[in-house]
Amino acid sequence: METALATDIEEEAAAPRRPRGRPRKTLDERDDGNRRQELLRSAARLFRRKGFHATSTRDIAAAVGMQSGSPFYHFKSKGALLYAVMDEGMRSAISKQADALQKAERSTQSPRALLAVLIRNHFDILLGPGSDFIPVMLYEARSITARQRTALAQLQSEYEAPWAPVLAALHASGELKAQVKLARLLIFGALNWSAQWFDRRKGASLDELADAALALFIGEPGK
Amino acid sequence: METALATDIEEEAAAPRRPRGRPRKTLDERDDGNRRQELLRSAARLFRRKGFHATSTRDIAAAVGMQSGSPFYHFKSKGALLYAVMDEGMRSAISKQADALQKAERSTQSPRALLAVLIRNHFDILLGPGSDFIPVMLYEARSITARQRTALAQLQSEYEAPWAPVLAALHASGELKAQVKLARLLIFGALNWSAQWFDRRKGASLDELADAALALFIGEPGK
DNA sequence: CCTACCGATCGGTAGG
DNA sequence: CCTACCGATCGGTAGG
Repeated sequence: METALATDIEEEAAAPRRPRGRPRKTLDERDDGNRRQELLRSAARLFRRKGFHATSTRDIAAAVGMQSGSPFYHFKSKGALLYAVMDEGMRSAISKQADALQKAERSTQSPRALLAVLIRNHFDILLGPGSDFIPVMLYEARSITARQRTALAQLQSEYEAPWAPVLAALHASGELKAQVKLARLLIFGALNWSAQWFDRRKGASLDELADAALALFIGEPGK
Repeated sequence: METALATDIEEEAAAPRRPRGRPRKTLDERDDGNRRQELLRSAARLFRRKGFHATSTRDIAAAVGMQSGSPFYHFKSKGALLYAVMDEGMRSAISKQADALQKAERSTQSPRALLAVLIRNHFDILLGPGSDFIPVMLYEARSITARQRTALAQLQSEYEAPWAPVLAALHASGELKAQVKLARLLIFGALNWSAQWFDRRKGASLDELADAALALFIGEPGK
């Protein structure tokens, strides 16, 4: 056993091992947070593009310039990394949706206008720049454990909560023809599926998409 | 080019090796067709449940009572098996849709009624008994080659073709409010997503689902 | 976080 | 189709 490797470089005993390039600030919770975020982002991108099982932890490590074993310093398993992507995606989505709603509610209470905001925001979360987290959550559900799925379902309920009263109001007013429960499922399907075909570089914009969806579900404003 | 392959049937020199349990009828194209179909069905089921990469060829072999190497007697690779599932799924879907349309068109030409038929049939293909092929095609697109994707896109166009005139007519009559192109994408999304949440054993029936979808997209009949 | 690893699994094949 | 395989890859870990 060769221990010690010569207290290298800068001072003292319990110094951080190998401070190679990046500085280490405060280690909240147990790790940097910087590198961890990079891993999350790269993992989300790769999981989305190639799928969870088709992505190796080596791929992810390479994407952030680490060695093959290093991701396991930040996450105890590949599955934990996947779950972290989904969890962060949902929390971010919930937060963004709350912001959008709060802002909108200052100027209107119209269910139609609120649905427009919810839909537009949903497309943004799903298709906007840097948004791989939610698609991964949507399309890799098979790859997490039942326990994790249950935990995520909680967050999903939280995300969907604001939709219910809006859809109920639109149904009551006759603008939404289908029954609320199935309408919600079908609407989310229409929106979520866009992650499969939408291309940011061509075709419709997110605004146009949101307009089309609104028109499809509840027709024209004046009507 | 080896044509002919030994006038088949049982008897003679080039007799089938090891006729263990099942009889071998005529070998059209190069193999049994019986066992091949079983492999396809089991593969579809497993690919759908666990995903392509999470399913091993050993899993598939075991599901039909074969040894681990035997699937490769019927398919030259795991990828070829996946593609065969998708291809068969699409051809079957196209055929079923044509039947449904032909039957419906004998009694009506109403775009609304035709859309109802298309939607109802789509749910059947997607969620009906024994329908794992189309979900696999929808959710494993990342796992096939670009060339295969192109070939499948051809079949998908063929499947979608009958929808276009129906949606165009509904748009012209004002029943469908969104522009046709985006409406088609959003509608397929709403339908296809149901493969993620629909449970044959509880909740709505396929008929109720189809009714709800129709109501969502183009409102009530009388309207 | 890097350096070496290891055990397990997997797709695929030769040869009958 | 079965029997034996093989090479490659992969998730993960010890130890510093």
